[in-house]
Amino acid sequence: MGNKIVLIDGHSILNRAFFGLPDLTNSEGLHTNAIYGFLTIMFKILEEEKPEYLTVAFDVHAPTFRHEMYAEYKGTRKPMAEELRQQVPVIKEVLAAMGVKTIEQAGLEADDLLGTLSKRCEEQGMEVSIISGDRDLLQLATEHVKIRIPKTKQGKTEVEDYYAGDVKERYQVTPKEFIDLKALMGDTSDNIPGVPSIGEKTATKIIAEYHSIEEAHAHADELKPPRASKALKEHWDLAVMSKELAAINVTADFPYELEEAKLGNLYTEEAYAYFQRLQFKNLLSRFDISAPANQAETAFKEITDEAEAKKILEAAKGSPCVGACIYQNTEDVLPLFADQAEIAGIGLCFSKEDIYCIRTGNGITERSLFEELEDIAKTAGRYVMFNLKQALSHLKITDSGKCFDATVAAYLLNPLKNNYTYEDVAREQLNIIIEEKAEPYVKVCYEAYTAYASSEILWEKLKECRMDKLFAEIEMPLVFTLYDMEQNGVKVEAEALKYYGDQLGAKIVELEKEIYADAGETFNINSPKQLGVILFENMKLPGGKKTKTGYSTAADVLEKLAPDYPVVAKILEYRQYSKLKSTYADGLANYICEDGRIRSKFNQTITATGRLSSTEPNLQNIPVRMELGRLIRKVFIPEDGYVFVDADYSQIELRVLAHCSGDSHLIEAYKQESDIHRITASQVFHVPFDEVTEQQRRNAKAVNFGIVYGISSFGLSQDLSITRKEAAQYIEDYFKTYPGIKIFLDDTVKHAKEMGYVVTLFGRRRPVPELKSSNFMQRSFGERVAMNAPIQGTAADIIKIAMIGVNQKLKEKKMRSRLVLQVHDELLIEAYKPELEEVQTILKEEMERAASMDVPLEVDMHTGENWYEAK
DNA sequence: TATTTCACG
DNA sequence: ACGTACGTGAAATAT
Repeated sequence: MGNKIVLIDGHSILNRAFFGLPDLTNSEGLHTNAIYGFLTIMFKILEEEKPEYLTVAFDVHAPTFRHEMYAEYKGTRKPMAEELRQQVPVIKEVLAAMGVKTIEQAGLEADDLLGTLSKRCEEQGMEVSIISGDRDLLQLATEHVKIRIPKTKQGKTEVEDYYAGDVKERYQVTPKEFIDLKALMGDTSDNIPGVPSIGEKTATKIIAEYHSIEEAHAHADELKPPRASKALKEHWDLAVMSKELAAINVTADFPYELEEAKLGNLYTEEAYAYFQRLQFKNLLSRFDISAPANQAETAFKEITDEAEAKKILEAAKGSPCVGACIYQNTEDVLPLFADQAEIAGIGLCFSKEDIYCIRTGNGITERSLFEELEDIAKTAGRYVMFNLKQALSHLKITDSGKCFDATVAAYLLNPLKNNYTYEDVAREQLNIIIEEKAEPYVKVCYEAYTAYASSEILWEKLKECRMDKLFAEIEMPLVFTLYDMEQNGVKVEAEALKYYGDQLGAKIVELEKEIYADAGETFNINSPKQLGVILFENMKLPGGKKTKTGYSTAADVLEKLAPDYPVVAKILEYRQYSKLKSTYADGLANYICEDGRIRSKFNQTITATGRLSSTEPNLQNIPVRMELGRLIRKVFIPEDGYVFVDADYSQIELRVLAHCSGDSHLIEAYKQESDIHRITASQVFHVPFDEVTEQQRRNAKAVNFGIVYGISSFGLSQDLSITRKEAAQYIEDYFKTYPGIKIFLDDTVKHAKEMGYVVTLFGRRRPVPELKSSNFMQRSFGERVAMNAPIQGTAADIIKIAMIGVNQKLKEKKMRSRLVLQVHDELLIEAYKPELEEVQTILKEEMERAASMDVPLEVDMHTGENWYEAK
């Protein structure tokens, strides 16, 4: 007696959460905002109410939704957004995992389930709380049944509570009368017609006085606005039907065992796994349980004895598959110096029973462990690690043949994720959840075990996706190439860099003064917010708002103002200097090593398309387009006795496109002429090649870029400052000239929509989940991605092949020249002067033969005493 | 931590 | 009626 039950209107709360929260997705690309919001609301309610029972009701079929936002759409029901639809089965699974009772019944709506349950429970003397976003349910309120309507406002959820008395107070009618109210006024979102010409105001007045439509009908002649009187008499049948529709069935017949709804421990191991997968990090803290122990864990052993270690390392040799990792003690080490953390041991796994963490100390030296690992890598059938490239600084392994980098494999299988840690792979491939707080040796064992146990699964999946060749012949050898390139680094003249920075600094101070004088006050020019206020409010310059936080002060906006306002021109100049100083002059200086070289990281598992990325520092975005910035390239120099050789592919992406599309017209054109933009202009605008104007060439160039980016008339019009109509005409003319391109792009998007991914010439895949989005913008983005990714990705594949080839040749011939940088379509080699000619031959050959296509690959090459000269 | 801006291909 | 070109990373400011 006096027990309490909470009943939740499942779809209604999910829907509220979905529209109330920004779009969230987990690393698998699953949308999670509705699930997250639902759980947050549920937890909040449960904490407030502390009920003994809980049940969530769902409609069986939820193909449509009646949310206010959609309902405004002429009362028609729109299909549920894909992003929400996919979350429905997941929340049911999560609730099941938490032991929460859910009900759904064919032929009954959730309303009816909730109504009937609330009545049954109340009759048993229980207190009932119904949680819903839907005001229809107010008719169910009594003295013991409370309707709770959560509102998500700016991330916080507030709940409106209604007992019977509160409904009366708020709507001037009792809950029971609420049905009659609706019968009169109707509800477009629920397809309840109501009585025409009676709205909320009139309906409320009538029901407040007569308490039911029947009573009102009996006194129809007396009704106040004559209009209502007439309407009710004329449309009495509609009113009666509406009342039937509006009334929630509270005597439905369906099985329900109250005991099944009893609340137990929500925070189960199973739920924990779901929360981890959904990446609800702050909800995970609610679990005080530890992750479930895995079978594998029973075999984990920490080895500190030298003799025992020897035996194990010996036993590992010749195993068909070995998983390994290096155990670095990162405790007490600042994150910045994480690479220098002391080596505390290794992890090793070569069967389901042989999973070890071998510690250094007690006669076990770092060196001996690494030498043993090198032997193991040589003799094993397959040698698996995560982040192999990092390990190579400790292990002298040169043959990629047997190596398997599980990080790279996981990346190929889904290049859209942010992380490819062993924890991720364990969870996704092995269904193992690794406890965050596990002891270090346990984690080390897990990493080795995951490497061991996942490699076969990853390999099978790679084969299934036809990426096995890409993995074995491009990505794995590339690991070693990138390692070499990182080790090589590039020499930078520190003093010259310092001087450059000082020069910039002087200019910045000067400009700063002038800008303050023009503005009449001092402020932070680097703050877009402050700058926006100064320019557009204080100084009242034209050119209104843009971003969500205020005025846009981006270069394209300011450039339009610069001719008329000298301050703006100065600000643009200031920006340029300030960028060069902070990011390049000062930024790069921090990365110069003792030997005068900068060793950037080349990341292999970052981009969605297959390109590399460069960090700490980024050497792939060193200025080149503007002379002022380009000068910085003069500080990048070869060592004494060496010169730079810089080689870049000419228009590789357009050539890839010509080849992939098979458009004979374009292929022929590119075979004959290497000024691609000019020949495009000539053919599209029907002008002889030699008579193409600069303007025509510029336009053709923009169209070519547009084609590679996934053309849209809007984008092109922006780029060329022309109308959309004109841009559309250009595109049409282009496609008319090269019909094969149009067919190819259309086919690519079609394939992407059917399969969910696109593929490069070498089999690399990129999933395009945006194509399934219900949002037009997202979908359009997906279409552009589908067109761009195969082109950009194929170009990335090609230069990777070239890099491997070049590096191998240089090493094979025991040359001193070395590969130092890759910038997407460009390779920089520090060539030993006596080897210069050979290097040039190798570079050109390897780059040109990296792929054989219907359009030849052309390479431009320059040498110089610094990067500025060589480019 | 998110936003804005800007450097590169 | 929507509001964008594709792919990155770093620095600075605002929150």
